[in-house]
Amino acid sequence: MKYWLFKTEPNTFSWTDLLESPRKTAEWDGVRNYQARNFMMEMKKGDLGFFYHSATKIPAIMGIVEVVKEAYPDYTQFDPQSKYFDEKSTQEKPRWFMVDVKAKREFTPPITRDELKKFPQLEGMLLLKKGLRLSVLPVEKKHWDFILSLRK
DNA sequence: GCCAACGTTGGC
DNA sequence: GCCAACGTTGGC
Repeated sequence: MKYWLFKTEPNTFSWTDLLESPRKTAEWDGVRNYQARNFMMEMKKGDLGFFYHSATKIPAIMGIVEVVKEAYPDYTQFDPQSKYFDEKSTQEKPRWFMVDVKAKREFTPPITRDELKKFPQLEGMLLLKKGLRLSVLPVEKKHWDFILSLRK
């Protein structure tokens, strides 16, 4: 089992939006970066991930999600009306994939980026690296466990 | 709102 | 296949 981090701008899709979705489950559509896509293709049902708010006043990990459906073609790439439309992608050879995630647990309060930065245990964590723009990231088990220990 | 860091594009 | 130019991300 692996651990991940799903990054989203709350303006676009927030933790609350996820909780209000049917069965607290959402399609992680719109990823248009090859590295992030490849990570999603590695995901297995039952893998867990942090749900992270970026590009907002208080960037923070809001909670934990579970991968409930493994990678399948992101249909927004075929929809000319969608802003995620990709004219170079075909049904036969889809270029972009997505997974489904379900809310499992909420952190109260959320674990802010400022809080995370205080801990030497989290040095080297991808999320905290400057300039890292991937919307889907792997999280090392040691970092995962440490962060969980912050909210028993 | 600024700007550093990064991925992508396209000319050659 | 290199790399400059460009657009975007995202912390601050």
